[in-house]
Amino acid sequence: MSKTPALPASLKQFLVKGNELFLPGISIDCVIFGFHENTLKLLLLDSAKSNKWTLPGGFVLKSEDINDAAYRVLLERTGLNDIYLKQFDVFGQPNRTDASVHKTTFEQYGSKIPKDHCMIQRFVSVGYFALIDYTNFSIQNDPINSVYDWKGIEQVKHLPIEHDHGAIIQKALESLRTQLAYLPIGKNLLPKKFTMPELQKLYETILNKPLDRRNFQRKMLGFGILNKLNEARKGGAHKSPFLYTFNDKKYQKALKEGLYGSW
Amino acid sequence: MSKTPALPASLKQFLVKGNELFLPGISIDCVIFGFHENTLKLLLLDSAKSNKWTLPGGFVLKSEDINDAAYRVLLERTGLNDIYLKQFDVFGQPNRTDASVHKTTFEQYGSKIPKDHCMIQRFVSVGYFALIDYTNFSIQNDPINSVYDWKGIEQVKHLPIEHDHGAIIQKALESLRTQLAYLPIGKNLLPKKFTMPELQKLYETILNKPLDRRNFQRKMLGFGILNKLNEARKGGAHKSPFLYTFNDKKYQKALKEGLYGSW
DNA sequence: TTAGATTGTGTCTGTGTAACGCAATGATGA
DNA sequence: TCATCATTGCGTTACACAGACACAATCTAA
Repeated sequence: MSKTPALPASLKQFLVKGNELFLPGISIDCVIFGFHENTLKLLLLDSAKSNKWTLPGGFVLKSEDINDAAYRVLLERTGLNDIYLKQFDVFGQPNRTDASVHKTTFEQYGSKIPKDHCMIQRFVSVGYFALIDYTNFSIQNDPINSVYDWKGIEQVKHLPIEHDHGAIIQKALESLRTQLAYLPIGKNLLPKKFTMPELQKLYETILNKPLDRRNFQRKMLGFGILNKLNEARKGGAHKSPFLYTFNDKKYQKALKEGLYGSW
Repeated sequence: MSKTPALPASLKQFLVKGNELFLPGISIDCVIFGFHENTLKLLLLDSAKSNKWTLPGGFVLKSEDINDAAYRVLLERTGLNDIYLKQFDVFGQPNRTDASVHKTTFEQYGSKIPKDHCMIQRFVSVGYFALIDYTNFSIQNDPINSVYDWKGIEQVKHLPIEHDHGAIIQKALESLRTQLAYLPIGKNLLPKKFTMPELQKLYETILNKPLDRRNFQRKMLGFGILNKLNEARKGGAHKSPFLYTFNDKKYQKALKEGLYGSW
């Protein structure tokens, strides 16, 4: 896993033309959420040398909308396309990043960063969170950090995290919780077909508290955003639960008003 | 009002040392809300030459936290201190600002901007909104734009607004509305002592819909965040309403959970 | 003194939430 | 094969709260 590849094209371009191509002082960090085995998970990259985990991030082209940049960064670093992305906060502490990390990254490839390069400067980072379907996910190796892994949100607290990315993750989680009623979490974090218990577990893990099975079902059905299928999830050790899909139109409409309720 | 003052110290410093002192490519814009005569108002500055209204804004010092910068900018440009400020969004479209405006500003003072000055570059702006007590407000003249005024939020739509500040204002309003349950709007937008009808009018204007007098009172009292005083607001043409203050401790605590309810 | 508008307080009703019961299902193991 | 057992599907009851409205009390102006 820890080979020493040639300097990737994107990195080389950044090294040589960084000052010319990118906006100075601004970066983007993506907190990527997935849901698997009743756990909310984060996609983290291992910045090999420092042995710390980082968020996939990048920079903004000089004439690029910052939201477009976020989608591009996500695509370039994970291969993920057509993903739900939402800006949630800005991180602007003066010493939030450790410039030496960038040096280490480039030294991996035997390259050095020019002293006047904008990369060495302070960065204000715009945080985005992404919601993706874990089951339908396959990452192509990140061009910068070859190792990636999913980590449970509880587990993350005990991992070494690069820069202030730990704080960014916590803030992302907080935003996810407080904006829950307005976010298409079900649609984006679950597979196309899912069961009511699965949907419930998703809400329970995000809210970090148990919910009553029967009330949850009544409430969800009450929103009128689900299509009940004539199939059941076979193979479990117990009664087979029905499968559902989202009624996209009604889901979108309901989210605008917010999925009202005292979660 | 439209005298031609000498180049203010802050502007001169920015002109000469801008590239050295400030982070390039990042600016701050403040949407300042006040409440007066049953209307939600915005504090706008008149950028004299272009005859358009702008938000008070500024830049971030190279070793300054971006939140600190927001407080500093607010203080420098309005004299306001110790104000509730909250970051609400980032505006990163490539052509969101019109660089010629800056030129005009400096030409007012007979100065020119060097061609390589960071001010001419594209800016990503971080939006903050401020909540202030209109009745306890007195502004010192802004060093850059001498004319300021409060404008009702309905009125703003029909005014000429500089850059994308119109969109920023709309987004600030939207954030104010959706986060209503978590924001100390009463505490910050009203005078220390206030009546129940005044508090209700505040909520009504922010939500842009009428609320039932009796239900509103019952609900508000139910939160247990108000102290009922043994005074009444005299002088009105009708029955004197009681005065209230906030119980700060309980208010803070209640806001963390959110003032639950179907506003 | 009265009229008129506004405020303080109380009541009723429908809806939604919380809490819990019970039968049906499906794999497992005796 | 059949009993066991966790899980799912569907239902019921009690209670809190929101919405709608009634009525008395208060204050100023005419």
